[in-house]
Amino acid sequence: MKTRDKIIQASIELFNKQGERNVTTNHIAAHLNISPGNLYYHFRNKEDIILSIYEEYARNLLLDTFPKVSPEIKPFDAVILYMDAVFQALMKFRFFYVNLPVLLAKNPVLREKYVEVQYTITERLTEMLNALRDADMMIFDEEELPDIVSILRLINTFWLSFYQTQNENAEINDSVFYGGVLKILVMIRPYITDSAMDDFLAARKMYRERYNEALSLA
Amino acid sequence: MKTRDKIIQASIELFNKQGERNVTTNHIAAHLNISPGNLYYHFRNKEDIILSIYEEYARNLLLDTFPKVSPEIKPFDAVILYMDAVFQALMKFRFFYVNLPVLLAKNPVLREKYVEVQYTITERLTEMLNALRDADMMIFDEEELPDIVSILRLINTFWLSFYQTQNENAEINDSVFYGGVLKILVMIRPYITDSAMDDFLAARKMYRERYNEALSLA
DNA sequence: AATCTTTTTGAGTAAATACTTTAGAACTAA
DNA sequence: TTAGTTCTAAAGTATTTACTCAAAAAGATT
Repeated sequence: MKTRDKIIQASIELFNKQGERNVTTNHIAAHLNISPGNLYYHFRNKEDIILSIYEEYARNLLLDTFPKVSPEIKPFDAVILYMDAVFQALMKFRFFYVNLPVLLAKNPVLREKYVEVQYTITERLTEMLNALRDADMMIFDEEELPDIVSILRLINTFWLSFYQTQNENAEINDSVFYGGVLKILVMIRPYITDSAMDDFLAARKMYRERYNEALSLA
Repeated sequence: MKTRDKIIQASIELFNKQGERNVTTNHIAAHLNISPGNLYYHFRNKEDIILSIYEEYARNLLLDTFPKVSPEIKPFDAVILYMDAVFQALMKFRFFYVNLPVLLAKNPVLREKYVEVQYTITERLTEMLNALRDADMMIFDEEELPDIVSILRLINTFWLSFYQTQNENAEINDSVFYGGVLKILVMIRPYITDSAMDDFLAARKMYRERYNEALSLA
């Protein structure tokens, strides 16, 4: 692996474990047994590392794995895939989401890229819910849709932060992931039509089982 | 005003304006034209200041203004009062909520007090929703209630953070507050019974008007 | 082998930061 | 008035932190 990539991987690891604030460029270099000068040969500064992490990894994870609405994919599966993509990014780059407002305030370029991704997510999520409505699986007022999408994004974005405020040094494992998915399901349940309710309850049952399983393994 | 109080007030102001991370004890002292030594006479360190802000101000704002369920207060008004208390605290101590996971991770005593307050809020909010259900104004599965309460707290806690990630250097005014209230109303609408829907829609209408008014003033 | 380019080292620095210490001023109560 | 207590100033210091730079090592090209 190239030094540049090693720096990025080590940074993600250390940031997640110790918090971005507590990890200095010198720490990262020491962790990799390279010199600070070497690190600064590859990155202009610490912000540049964070920006690169988002730009080269998180951004792509979010956008590429996002399911497109298409005839081949059933609407409900699309939602499942969506949750997978979002929560996966959330777990892998948790240092980022746990400190989101501070990091974005400090780095306008990062904010710009973040807002751009969020805009795309909003669009795709809206398409997705509209597809579910067209398939008579969900029902909601047209005027409510933007707010529902907003709340779903809010839950996604801050689920891990919320979890961490409640649970002291709790290990981050799959149960946290499934716990987040279950919250999303609670949120959308009232909008599920009778005809789709069986499908919905089956999906919820599956995630509850996975949640309990992950809990017992931890 | 005593020096100790001046330090607390100035800290709240500077933390909110510039972010806790960017405000040092020396900055606070300089802002007040006192010496660093003076500041350290009143507080052991910066964490001690943050802890005192939460303990002496935010905590009490949250707990004291929280409406108790009582025969004199109509259930729906209780929810309105609840939202007022929570969002008011959110605005006044926004530096705290915008950086919540990091601050709590760094300071276990703070976390303990925070979790304690959250526990009380969960209890009161549960009482409140139960009262609304008993008054036939809301309907929900008993098993769903804890999750609904959780999501409401999540929206409350991170509404401002979410807002800030979306809107660059946007001024924090009343429209942000009302925007948060409206999100809460979207969240609970599906659980409102037919008999209470008129009351609910009237409340929503009022908050929408206030929201638009605050927006046009900004 | 010689030359050029890329990568890496490691010692080093300037600035920032959290915090200390000593001494004296101001207030308080007998 | 005096003795005790509380408060404040001023001048620090030890550490951390982000970042630099000259020179050497490693790699590529001809």
